[in-house]
Amino acid sequence: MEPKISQKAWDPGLEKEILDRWERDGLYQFELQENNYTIDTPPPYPSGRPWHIGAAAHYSQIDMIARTARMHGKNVYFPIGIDRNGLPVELYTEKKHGIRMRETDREEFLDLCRSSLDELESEMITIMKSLGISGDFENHYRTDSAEYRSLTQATFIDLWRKDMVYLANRPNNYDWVSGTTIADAEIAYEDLPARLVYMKFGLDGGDIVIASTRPELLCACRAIIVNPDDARYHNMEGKKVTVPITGTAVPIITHHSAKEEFGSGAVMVCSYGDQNDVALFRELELEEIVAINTDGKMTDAAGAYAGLRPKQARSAIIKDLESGGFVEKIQDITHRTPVSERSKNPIEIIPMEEYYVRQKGVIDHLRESCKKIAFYPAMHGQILHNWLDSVSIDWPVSRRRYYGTEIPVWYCTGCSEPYVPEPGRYYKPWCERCPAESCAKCGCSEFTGEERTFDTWMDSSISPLFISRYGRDEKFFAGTYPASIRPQAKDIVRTWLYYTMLRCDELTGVMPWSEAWIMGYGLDERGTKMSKSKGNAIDPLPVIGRLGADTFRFWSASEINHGYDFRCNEQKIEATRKFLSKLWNVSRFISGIPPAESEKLYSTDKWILGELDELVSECKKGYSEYNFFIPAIAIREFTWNVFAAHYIEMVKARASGEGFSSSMRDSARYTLHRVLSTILVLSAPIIPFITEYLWNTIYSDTSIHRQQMAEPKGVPKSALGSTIVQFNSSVWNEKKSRGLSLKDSIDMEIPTELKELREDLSAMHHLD
RNA sequence: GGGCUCAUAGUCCAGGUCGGUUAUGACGUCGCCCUUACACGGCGAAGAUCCAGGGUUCAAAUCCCUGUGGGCCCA
Repeated sequence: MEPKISQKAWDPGLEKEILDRWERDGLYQFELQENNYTIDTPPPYPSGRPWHIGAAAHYSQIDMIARTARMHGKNVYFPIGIDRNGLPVELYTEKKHGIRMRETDREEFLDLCRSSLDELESEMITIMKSLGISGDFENHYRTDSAEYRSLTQATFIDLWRKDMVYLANRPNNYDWVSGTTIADAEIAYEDLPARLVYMKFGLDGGDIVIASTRPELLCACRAIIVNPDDARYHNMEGKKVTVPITGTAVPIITHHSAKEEFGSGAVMVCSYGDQNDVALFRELELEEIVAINTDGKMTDAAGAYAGLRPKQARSAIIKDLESGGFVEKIQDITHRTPVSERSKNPIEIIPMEEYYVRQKGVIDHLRESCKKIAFYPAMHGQILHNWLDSVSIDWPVSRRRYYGTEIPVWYCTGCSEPYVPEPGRYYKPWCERCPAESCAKCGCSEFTGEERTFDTWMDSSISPLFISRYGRDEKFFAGTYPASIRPQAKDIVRTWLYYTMLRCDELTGVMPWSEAWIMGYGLDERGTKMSKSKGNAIDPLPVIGRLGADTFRFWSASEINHGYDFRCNEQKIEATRKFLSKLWNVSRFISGIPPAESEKLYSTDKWILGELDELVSECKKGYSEYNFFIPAIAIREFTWNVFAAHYIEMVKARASGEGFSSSMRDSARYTLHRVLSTILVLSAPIIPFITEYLWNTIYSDTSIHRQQMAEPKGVPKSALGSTIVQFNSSVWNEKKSRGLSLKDSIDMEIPTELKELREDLSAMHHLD
């Protein structure tokens, strides 16, 4: 019989056709039913080319979750969103057009951002589709749409009314280059070179040496701290020292945070050099001196240095200190410097008035509630716990940027009373009239719109509410919230995962999902994190174009042990293609054999069905943990090294029927198809294209993705496996050593245990 | 400074919970082979002091301790 498949290898070009058919057939449309399975898909951020290959692997695996769930009979809701709010696009747009945000008309700037996003988004969607992502692209959402932003604003208004939001003037992390406040969660640290200056402060006619990397903050120095256990400074508490340059007198205070081994052991406390200064000012109730303003320049408090950048002021003051004889020595060191995670600018700590969402009070509650969430892998639940333990202040949510959701507040021009509108529509206070006629407090009818926007996590953190149509469609909400699973990467546990828990819990009283699936990072070939700034990111588009989505997906499954960081190597991806080729040719061979029913199974067939059942169990285990590494490895091993290498070779003759009874022939034919169809079904979530093509060609016009996942049948495993492999190997070796061709006959003794497989073995090896 | 995690052939990786013959598989290398599914293939070969040191044990890649090195995160 002619094989139904003629081409000798899998052609990735066929993926396009299959994709079109899935789209035509509406294979992945979602309608609300009973057993909904909601995926809180991470909305990717289109921040520039190329899109990360690790992200492509990430989304491929999320798709495997969706496809597995469908094959387990779940009604899968797999929304696709694009995150479009925030700083990265503003920076991208400034660079692209060579403009500065604050020197551009706001409306015009927003339009430029929007068109940048549109271009990047369309490319990103093309990649996602070509990867075979089975999400709902028809209704894809954007976090900057009026609909999404009005929900962000509505949830803010709700929190405002519940008194979960407040305005406060506090020292805050400030990125003066981008001109905005940022949250602790957005701070990164970089080791930057710094000069540690040992300065002499006057004390009792002599001096005391104090080391600091921030001498420009001398004008904001309010105290000197020393460790209470430090023998050098016993009995000095309360003494006054004279600050060089300014000549002010400040007290010595003992405090455990002063480290004896750092510098001289005595530390100056200024407003504000670092977070410890902030804590000390609060704890010791010191009066702050604002030394740096929001333009990133020294204030009048800095005296002669006013108007300089902190860096310039530092050089200038070091010079003055030196000429004044105040410097003992200067050391070049590397210093962990806090920078903005997104813009990489060093941050300053500046007191400012910002909006805060309360979070400190609910940490204990969240610590309790998150126990109900199952983490895959369990070890990554620890990242969340560590973060919960280190949250120390409320969440500043206002940002002085343009491309974000506007904070829906107006202020009375007469008495500054804030006016917060009714939820339900999208407000732009910077360019819209206040909906209120007059101020409820003073009756004044003039209002000023708030110009600030929200931290983007205010938007992202309600993704489970947006996709479940919270506040818009009660029935849909009831069926899809809480979501079933939150898949995401490891690096945004302390932001996206945490903030989502916080927000959704405050608004709905329940955790937004029952499972969290956390993936590792994509590393480059040498094992360092891939990122655009390091220039070691691999563009996934040409790789997928050349090798096809299934090859890429199988690489992702077989190379990435779930939860661990993974190395990306194009050659390894290419090598994965060989397995698809193997699967293709196994199928091609079997497609030429008519299917059959069989009453009684021959021993060889019983053996392989036992092995198959074990494979099914192994895959089931992997799929139940959302760990695609397990099925991918198991399927490859079984298909290649057991089924193809031994079983198919053994039954070739019998399946053709020559010299065998029809019952023996049919037993082989039945088994070949049983095993192949099971392999295809087991692999379908991982390699959806090739399995679909083979399934349609050999078995059915109905999509393989509508099949039920294979279940173990409890077939006992035969003990013959290793003996079979050994015997075949020994025959091959013997023929080789005698210089015989594989089709030559040979006289070899079949081991006693394998006597029952005599017919197959004789035919396979041409035994005399 | 704290946390998580990793260390197994030239490269990637399995095994580790539950200690037990010759340590899994893939890529790469080398040799032979077109055997009617596949040369994107088959068969075979070479290649590993299982990071180091100590401990527990009849027995350790596996369990315990200490250290070293990498990655990531937090302060």
